[in-house]
Amino acid sequence: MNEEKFLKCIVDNNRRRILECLGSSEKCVNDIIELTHLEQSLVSFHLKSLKACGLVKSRREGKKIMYKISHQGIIDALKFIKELSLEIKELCENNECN
Amino acid sequence: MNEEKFLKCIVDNNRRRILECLGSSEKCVNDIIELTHLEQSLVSFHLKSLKACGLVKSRREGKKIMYKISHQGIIDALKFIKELSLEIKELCENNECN
DNA sequence: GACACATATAAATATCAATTCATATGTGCA
DNA sequence: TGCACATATGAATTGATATTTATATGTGTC
Repeated sequence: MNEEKFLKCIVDNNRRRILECLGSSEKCVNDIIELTHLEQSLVSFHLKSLKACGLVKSRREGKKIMYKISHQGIIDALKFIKELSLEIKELCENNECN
Repeated sequence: MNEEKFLKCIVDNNRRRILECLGSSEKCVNDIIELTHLEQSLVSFHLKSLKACGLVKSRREGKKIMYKISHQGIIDALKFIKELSLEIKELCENNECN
């Protein structure tokens, strides 16, 4: 049940926001907090679970801890899913989903 | 928040199993019950949510109701995700996820 | 119309995960 | 060593969703 772990990780809205933040470049926790406007402890919590699933990597740099995406495929997957769900939405709007 | 609806739908193990059943061909509820060994009411419940998200279509055929995937992309997405999570797993096993 | 089959729905319960709030840990610097 | 900054952790609460059990609805056939 590997995909399940992955899906459980990306199903959360805030975790996807964090991944998208990290999509462009490596960032420290504080950067993510400012970009997302989420509670510090909540960001930490989600980063921990993203890391446990292998979706992000981290390294210390002085006082800060830097996070980045572990695999470009993750960003691709999010894009794929975004496009697909748009297509499905259109299907439904044209009543082709009955 | 469209992708969220989609992801919430496919994050569930049993719903993914149902989608995979339907991947090869259209099936009636009873077929799905037999293939998945899930409770009848549970299958109905999940089919309803899959349909609400536009992931499956249905039509009546006599006493039976036939279900099928609404969009080939759904199967592709599941495949994509399966492969990606394998790759990520390997990353972690090689300790490239720190 | 009564019955059997196929599926859906509703209510109750169980399970699980996100959020909040308070506190702890680790690091660099005066 | 003591302080400030950066991040992590733990406990409590809340909220959402899956599952079970029982019952209802719809359809064809005799």
